[in-house]
Amino acid sequence: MAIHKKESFTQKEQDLAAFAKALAHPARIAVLKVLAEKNECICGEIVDVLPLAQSTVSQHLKELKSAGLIDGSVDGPRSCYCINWKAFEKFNQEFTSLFQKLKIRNEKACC
Amino acid sequence: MAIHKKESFTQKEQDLAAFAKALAHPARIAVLKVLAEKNECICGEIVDVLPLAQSTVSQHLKELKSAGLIDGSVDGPRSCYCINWKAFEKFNQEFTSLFQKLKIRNEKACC
DNA sequence: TTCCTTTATCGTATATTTGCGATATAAAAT
DNA sequence: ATTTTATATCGCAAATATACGATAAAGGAA
Repeated sequence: MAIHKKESFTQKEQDLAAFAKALAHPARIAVLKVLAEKNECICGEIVDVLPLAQSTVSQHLKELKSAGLIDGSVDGPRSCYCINWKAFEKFNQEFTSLFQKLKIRNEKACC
Repeated sequence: MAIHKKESFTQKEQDLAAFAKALAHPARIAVLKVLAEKNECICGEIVDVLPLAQSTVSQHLKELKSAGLIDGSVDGPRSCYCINWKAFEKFNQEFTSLFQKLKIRNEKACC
């Protein structure tokens, strides 16, 4: 786009959008599902399950990590990943607080 | 990207990702906030509040609508929009069901 | 050390998103 | 009928995202 306009919005709006963006790809949803089921696992296990190249999975993992959705730690030549439930909780709360309470007030009418 | 891989994932994963994608921009979060506060309002009211051109806001509204997050109806020369709370509820539930219940089970350990 | 395994990063091609101005469309007002 | 108002859509330019193969890096095994 010509000029970045994202900075014009509040930090909360940007944070929420960034979180949603990390979820905005089925591959990353699938990665999170695997991590949720296995509690923790190494990159290779995820590569085995997903229909994507190793480099692509690694890239998705990187994005999830930089968004704070997952944690990762080096385990010898391997990398172990797991979901950062705290971050998830925070997102869920912010998401809910932004819309859910307004919902009750406004559920009555719609155009 | 070279080839579309999104189709390789489950419908639920794709739906959830599509929903998240609609939320994945601060401008759209801001639009939803305005709609939640005012319950319903016309395009122009949103344009007045956001730091974006009319055409850009209209495009964001279109994306939100096609994602099912908002409803819109023509009112004379105006267009009235409001949040589709039902869709929100569905997303929130799917999101929660996918991760929240696994959370309790797995909160114990992480790498 | 040399090889093997595992993962991250680079380079590249293509697709999608974002934003704006300009223009079309459509109803209301004059 | 013409003008005004409100919104949607088109066309473009630039930024991002997506995917892959190739390669680098780093630890473990031989």
